[in-house]
Amino acid sequence: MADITIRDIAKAAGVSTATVSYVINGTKPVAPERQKRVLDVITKTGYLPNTVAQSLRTKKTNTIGILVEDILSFSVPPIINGISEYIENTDYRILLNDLRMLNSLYNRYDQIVHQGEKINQELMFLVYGAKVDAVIYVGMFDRDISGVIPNINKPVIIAYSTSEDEHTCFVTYENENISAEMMRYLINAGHEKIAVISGLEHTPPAQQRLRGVQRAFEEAGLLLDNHMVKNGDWERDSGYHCMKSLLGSAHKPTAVFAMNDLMAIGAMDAIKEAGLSVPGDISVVGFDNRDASEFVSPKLTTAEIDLKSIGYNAAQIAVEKLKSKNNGKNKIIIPSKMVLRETVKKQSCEWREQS
Amino acid sequence: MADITIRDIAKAAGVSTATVSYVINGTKPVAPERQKRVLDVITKTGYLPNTVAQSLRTKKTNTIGILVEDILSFSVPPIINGISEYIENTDYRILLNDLRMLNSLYNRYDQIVHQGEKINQELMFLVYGAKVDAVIYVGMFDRDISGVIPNINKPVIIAYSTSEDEHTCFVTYENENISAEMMRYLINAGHEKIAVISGLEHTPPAQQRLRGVQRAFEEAGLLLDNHMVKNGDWERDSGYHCMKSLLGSAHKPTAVFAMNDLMAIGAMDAIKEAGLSVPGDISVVGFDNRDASEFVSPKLTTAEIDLKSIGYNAAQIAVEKLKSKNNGKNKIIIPSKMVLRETVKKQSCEWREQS
DNA sequence: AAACAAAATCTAAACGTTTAACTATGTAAA
DNA sequence: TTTACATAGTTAAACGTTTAGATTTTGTTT
Repeated sequence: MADITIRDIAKAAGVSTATVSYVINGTKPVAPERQKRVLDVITKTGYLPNTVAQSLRTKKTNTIGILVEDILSFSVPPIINGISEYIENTDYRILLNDLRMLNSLYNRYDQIVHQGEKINQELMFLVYGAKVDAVIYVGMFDRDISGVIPNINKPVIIAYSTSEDEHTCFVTYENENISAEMMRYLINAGHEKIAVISGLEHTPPAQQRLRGVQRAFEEAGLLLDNHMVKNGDWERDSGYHCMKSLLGSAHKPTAVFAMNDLMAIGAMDAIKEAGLSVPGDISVVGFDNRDASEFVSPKLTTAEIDLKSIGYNAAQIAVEKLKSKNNGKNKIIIPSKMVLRETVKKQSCEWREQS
Repeated sequence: MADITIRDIAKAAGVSTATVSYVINGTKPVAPERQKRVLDVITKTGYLPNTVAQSLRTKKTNTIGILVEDILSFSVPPIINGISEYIENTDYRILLNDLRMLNSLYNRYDQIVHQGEKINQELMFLVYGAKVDAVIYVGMFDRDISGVIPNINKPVIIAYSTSEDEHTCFVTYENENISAEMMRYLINAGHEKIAVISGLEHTPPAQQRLRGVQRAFEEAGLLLDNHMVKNGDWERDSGYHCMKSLLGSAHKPTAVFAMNDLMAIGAMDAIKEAGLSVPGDISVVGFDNRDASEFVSPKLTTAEIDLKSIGYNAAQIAVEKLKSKNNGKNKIIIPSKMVLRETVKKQSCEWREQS
């Protein structure tokens, strides 16, 4: 079953190898009886064309390289899942290359930005060494990685991260609108003293999310007091400390928007530690909808990034580009959505509204 | 950079293609000056050998296929991470194929056992279609999948799952000893009325873990009362219901061993709902050390499977087999270890021991 | 200097496909 | 009847390597 070649099939069917090839690929018409004869031999012998030889001849590997920064990052497996789902119905395969960056990082976000050399090198390897037709680069943070992608003559799609380079394609997710939406949700629930626990403030998602917050505040005619914005570093601990400092300040918030679930959970730790209740005394919302948000108690209200769609779309663009059905500059931003759970309470101030 | 061939290098260096090949692969001695000349041209031009052509000629793809049941399963990414880590220092690549089984399953464990046909088909595709040199099959449950792996003439290593077929290699993890160890830990903490919330009782891990529990009980001269063993189905809900039924029974346990973290967390839900405290009134231990166990409150004491090692070892075996440095039947069982957190309390019965 | 052996290098076939260019066959138009 | 022209099929060259086996070069021994 393994070592049958097209010549064996041709001989057994009494035709030339070209005819067999035409039958297999449907590239040229073949008389029905001969077609059947060839097909019969193929099924009888279980022949499968040698893809390596095909690739050599056609200069196409039918393989898409996926370069992931770290498969252990929570956002990466769902993205790969989305890619797989799209790819499954094509004749492409996936070559996976894991940079395993988490292993080599202390402060995860800040250092990762400077890993350009390694990324560049692995990408060149994928394209010119492993001979993939296209590359999907799966970042682990939402950030601009334009400086890091080498200029190659094959499609490169960035997933999750973004690129400010005009010609680079990416598929990322929405931050600003969803943040505004969450704020509106808190405001509509009667909250006015809302605090924000930000991620590292110089990072794109932190900036975009803050912009969303500000927009919602403006729309509601509220003012976002600077004392109500604390800067964390995306980790649980920082959420805890930011919240502690908020609790110790002059005007305590009645609601907190932490820019990711980890910090939100840290904030909940601090609130509980202070003997207060979530959401009884303070409402909390996070961002990411990580598994943890369902296991923490009470369950965390948060925002969900449609990671699977990011992967699916990236794969689709890659394949379309390979089939020349798409030569635009694709810059896709997948909408995020709220997932309502148990950490937000309606602020009981109806008497005010009725007055 | 992309389309330079070995012939171009040969011409530029004034040697034959054979000599260039010998220099690149070190397969035959080449005079130092010529060697340098060739190397210079290669670095100057950035030439990279065409791996497709190499594969066609040598009949080796230097690619290991990974067939995963579902990349979304919590155990899979760390296994891939381990595989990557080993592979990184070899000249092999990874072709990933995700069966995405979770998507198509209602009751996850029971149905997955019957997915044999799809597995078989994808494996054949990987080996004979995609032309990989070896396959690592990454299961999502610890179970015997021997019936499902077709007989092919290339190395197949099973990771996480196992095989009862004598000739199949696998790398899995330890259940029985670690379960006994956890029991001993509870017993040493003074617990005697210990309940067990089992996973689906006909599954290998449930059976092995129960055996460990029984062993520890016997060693301690205790008897495991049948009423103290409840059968769950690995999901959170079932842990909750099992615990409720335990709490409503005649002799309430002072400690519970849930056979995975999800059920342990469900049990904690029930305990808290009953107005009791963990671990104040009832101690709880889980299994898997999933992320959730750090986010639940109090943090869950549990057992950790060394998933990364499973992947690492599987990759190592695969590569060794490809280099003919290993032709044994590898059946590796990676030890698991306890991770102590906050859900177990020493039972205050010192007065009894002192009496 | 000749004869031989060893080492270095080269030539060309092979790996298994695809496909351009050619040939053979049948059909319609002149 | 010839000519033109689709249509179906074949031949053989490529794709870019590796590697036997042939050949040349170098070194050693007489």
